[in-house]
Amino acid sequence: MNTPEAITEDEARTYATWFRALGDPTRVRLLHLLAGAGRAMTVGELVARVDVGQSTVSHHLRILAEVRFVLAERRGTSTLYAVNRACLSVFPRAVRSIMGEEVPDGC
Amino acid sequence: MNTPEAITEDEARTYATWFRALGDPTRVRLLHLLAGAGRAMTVGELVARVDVGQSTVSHHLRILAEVRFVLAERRGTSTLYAVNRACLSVFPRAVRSIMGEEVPDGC
DNA sequence: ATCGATCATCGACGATATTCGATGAAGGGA
DNA sequence: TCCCTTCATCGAATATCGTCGATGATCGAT
Repeated sequence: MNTPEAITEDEARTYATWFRALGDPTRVRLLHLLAGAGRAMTVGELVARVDVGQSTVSHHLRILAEVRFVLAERRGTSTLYAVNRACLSVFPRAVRSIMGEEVPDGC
Repeated sequence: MNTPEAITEDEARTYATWFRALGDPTRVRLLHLLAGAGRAMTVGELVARVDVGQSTVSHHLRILAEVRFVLAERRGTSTLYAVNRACLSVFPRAVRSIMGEEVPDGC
């Protein structure tokens, strides 16, 4: 046999969606800011640290929330966003599933 | 201090490029096919296992090769593509760099 | 030298993504 | 109640992406 643990089309689509969620520099930076802060942050705080407008930040946060990389909670008139560390483990797992075995280090 | 190990704009762009390279279902599938085969494959073999045309496969392979996820070698009239397992470790490393610490399991 | 096979590249098209400004919805304070 | 702050959503403009068919380049075989 050649592909004992083959992935389905649906799995390929799901994995691609996860990877694409971090396929934008602004989203990478937003996630990094949330992780570095170690606490939930409001949209306004994030807007102040990124070089795009408020509506754009909202848009990117929505994409990150759709794949559960961040969690949102409305608190009064503002919204708190926090990184969902558990969900970030999808990347090592997805790579393992795609590659079949463990991935060595270096490059 | 708030962000001890901050990432630069360039790093954010680089990480985003890596993630985007796997942000398409066809590319995920191509990488999976190469990894499952355990050997180099020609473009024709890959075209036969994917539901897109030959030029599209060539296009995706080029994107995967640009980030060094696969390696290309011309052999006579055909081109052999092989997965570069070492380079796939960029994902765990990129996630660690973005998140700062290790990422727990589950989600 | 000619032909066929294999793959890369080109040009084009539709679809999707990114960004902005403006507007809308909802809550808190005076 | 009225206004201000905060954020999400809308509409539009621009850019990028994915796909195809056709063409071009390269190599091997006849």
